[in-house]
Amino acid sequence: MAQALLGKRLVRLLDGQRLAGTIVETEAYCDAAEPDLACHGTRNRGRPTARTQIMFGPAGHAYIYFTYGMHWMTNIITGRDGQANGVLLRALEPVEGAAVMAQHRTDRPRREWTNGPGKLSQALAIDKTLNGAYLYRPDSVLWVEDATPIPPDVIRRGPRIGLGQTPEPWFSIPWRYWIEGNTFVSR
DNA sequence: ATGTTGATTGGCT
DNA sequence: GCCAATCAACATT
Repeated sequence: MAQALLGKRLVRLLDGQRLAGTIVETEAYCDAAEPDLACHGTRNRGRPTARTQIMFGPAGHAYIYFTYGMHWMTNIITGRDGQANGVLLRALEPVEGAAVMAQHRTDRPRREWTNGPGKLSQALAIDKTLNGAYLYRPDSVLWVEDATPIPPDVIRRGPRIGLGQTPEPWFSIPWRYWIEGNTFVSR
């Protein structure tokens, strides 16, 4: 799913206006086979907590969490109900709603509006009020749309970012996906 | 109850 | 490249 989401469009409806961007970088968390020690769902001995219960729920919901005292992270839950699987959205290429994104990202150049997980959440005004939201409700304010498919040969993969002292093999497993050459990829 | 850390960012050297 | 910001979640006592 992390790979399949590349090239699709994330749409945020805010005050009746569409803010949207092409998904150009993602990361996968957790695996049905064995626990992923970098995944929030494996904390608390693999049992759900107040924060992670959304991860354990059915696919198609948003998992939005707060970190470093200031940043919101946007994830899409995947996999079967009961499994803590999700995809972190790490970067978008802005497509619709430029003026509002620029406003949310105060005086920063376009290139820095959405080239990171905290940045894209801020640009699209995604915070805890969207945690648990089901993306495919008719009245949803956040969803994914199909867009022009990207050619498979531009997809690159590598280790996930910011895992700290997560042990191997999880530290190096190549579950980060991005579109080669896209200027909005975070690094 | 207390201590540590973090799926990051932005400013400074 | 280094590090402070800033606080909720989680682990430990």
